[in-house]
Amino acid sequence: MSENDKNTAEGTAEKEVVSRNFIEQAIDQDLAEGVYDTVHTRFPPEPNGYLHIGHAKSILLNAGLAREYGGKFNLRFDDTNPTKEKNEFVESIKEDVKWLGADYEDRLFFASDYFDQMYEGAVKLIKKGKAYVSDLTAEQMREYRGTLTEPGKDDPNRDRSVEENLRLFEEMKAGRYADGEKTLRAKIDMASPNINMRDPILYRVAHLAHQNTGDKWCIYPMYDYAHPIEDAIEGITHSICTLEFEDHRPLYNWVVQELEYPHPPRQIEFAKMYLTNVVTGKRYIKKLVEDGIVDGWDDPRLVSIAALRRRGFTPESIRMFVDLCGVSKANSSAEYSMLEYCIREDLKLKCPRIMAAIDPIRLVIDNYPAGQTEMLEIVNNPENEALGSRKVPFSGELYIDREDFMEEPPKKYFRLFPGNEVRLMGAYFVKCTGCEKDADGRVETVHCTYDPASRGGNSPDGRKVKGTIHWVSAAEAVRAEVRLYENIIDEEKGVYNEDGSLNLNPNSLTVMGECRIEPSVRETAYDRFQFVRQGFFCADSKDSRPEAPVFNRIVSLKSSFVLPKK
RNA sequence: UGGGCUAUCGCCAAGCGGUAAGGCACAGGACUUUGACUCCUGCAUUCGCCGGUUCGAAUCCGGCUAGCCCAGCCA
Repeated sequence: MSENDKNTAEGTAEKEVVSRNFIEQAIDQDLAEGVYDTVHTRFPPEPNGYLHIGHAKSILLNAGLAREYGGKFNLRFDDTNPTKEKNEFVESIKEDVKWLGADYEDRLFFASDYFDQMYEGAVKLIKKGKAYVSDLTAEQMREYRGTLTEPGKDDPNRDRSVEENLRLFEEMKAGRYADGEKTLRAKIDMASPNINMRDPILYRVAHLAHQNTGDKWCIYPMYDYAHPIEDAIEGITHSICTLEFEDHRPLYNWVVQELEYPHPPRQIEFAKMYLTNVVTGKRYIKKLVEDGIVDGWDDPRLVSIAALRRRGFTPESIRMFVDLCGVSKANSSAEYSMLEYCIREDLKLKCPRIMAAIDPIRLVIDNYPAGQTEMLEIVNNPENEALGSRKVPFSGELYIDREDFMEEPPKKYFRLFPGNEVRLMGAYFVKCTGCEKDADGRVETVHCTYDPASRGGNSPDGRKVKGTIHWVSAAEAVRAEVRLYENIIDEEKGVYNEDGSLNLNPNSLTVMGECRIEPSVRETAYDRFQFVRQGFFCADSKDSRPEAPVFNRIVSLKSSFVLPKK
């Protein structure tokens, strides 16, 4: 090892001391102080909608912590409110969590499976004098609660006897009362500056069938009461949630303490992740779907997990993105370009690089032997030899992309224009001789001559060309539809219109219906490709068929090329 | 205006009293059979503001400002 190598190795080693986020620091301390001796986390979604990129952070954070500390990770549906929950969502959430690579093994749970224990806990609280049945209506409840600046007033039923509370609660469970007629409240402090502690409701009456427990229950526990119990039952050590629950932590701790769980879990809150230029609000997406602006909740322009998957994002790229964003308590919004970086980085070496003319025009090589076709061997990924090579047909009649030819080019344009020579990637040098246009003046066909000596893309005389363009042999080309996407929102132009509606980007979807792709796209084992010079693409899982392929552009390649104004 | 939380580069984010990591983005340059990739280079004399403590402060103390969250029988 040379002196230089040593320095490099040491330098690398130093850099590998990655700083830990505040949650890891808290866990380290808990472990060091013996508060816990294992780490057990969970992702607890309510099955009331589809998961999106924001949820991915929570899922991956929790699963990642469990893996990092050699602990366990649970998936638990927090289904304590039957008015909002549907079985359809538990299926989609399970699928998304698995796709992201968060492994909950056989630990799939439902909060509703603990309803009996929650009921027993409530009875225990009543017996301890820590909970009581209230007759207050929702409106009265609000009046008694006070405001942010004024303390609340005691509930008239606050001092009911234990016996009466027990009887009333039993009757609530038995279905004796109508929805809203009675509630079970915790007896804490109506004057607390923390409104969550002003005798919060523990149970409400709701005569509704539940997706899991059917009509066994007509009383359902509230989140603040149920969640700590769910965590405690499952042996969760670190209950990680988002910032808006910070104010609920004292109540969380009250519940586990009053119920005397021997190893109470610890709640830690982190800031949600937001992404620029996307729509995550359920109401807005619902409207986009209803108005037919997007093609369902998995439209590739959306950032639900299903949409990202359909667009062609990989779980690895989402994980990279979440890691890159980090974890903190500061509200923040990551730029979309960071996500783009991650998917390009992930796909760069994985995908074969093939050629496609997305907006094709004909290129005729006038001096190429008529009727001849030759097979050229082209390497699939110059940066990854393991991907091997393929044979690509070449002939005198090709397709190239419209933007690779200009009759009157501006300065610094080094693609095809009359008199200019470029390289057809992996094939030959060609020199442009002119073009033909249709009645509207649109270029239809470009003519050129080729240099037979430049086979493979280099001229033996050593002359250089500035431009290299991609091509597809016309006779063998696969016809396909290609969908190009842009962000559905451009934050620089404003997210909302004056009437509160979304200021949508009218160019978020461009459908190119007449694309020509080299035939290897059919024979390959890969499901994602780089179309050389254009970006990364994948077949659309919903609309693509073997006889009529449809490709989504996952992300474009970066480009510093801008057509100068003439 | 009660309570809780946050504030370090355009965007994320380290930093935990010893003199501002890293990534994304951006800008130059080298290389190039992708105007890509890769590789160089540049990018906070300063940490929301004002005071104080200290030999020394982004880090400690006091005051202020700004933003986010809480008054569902939602989660």
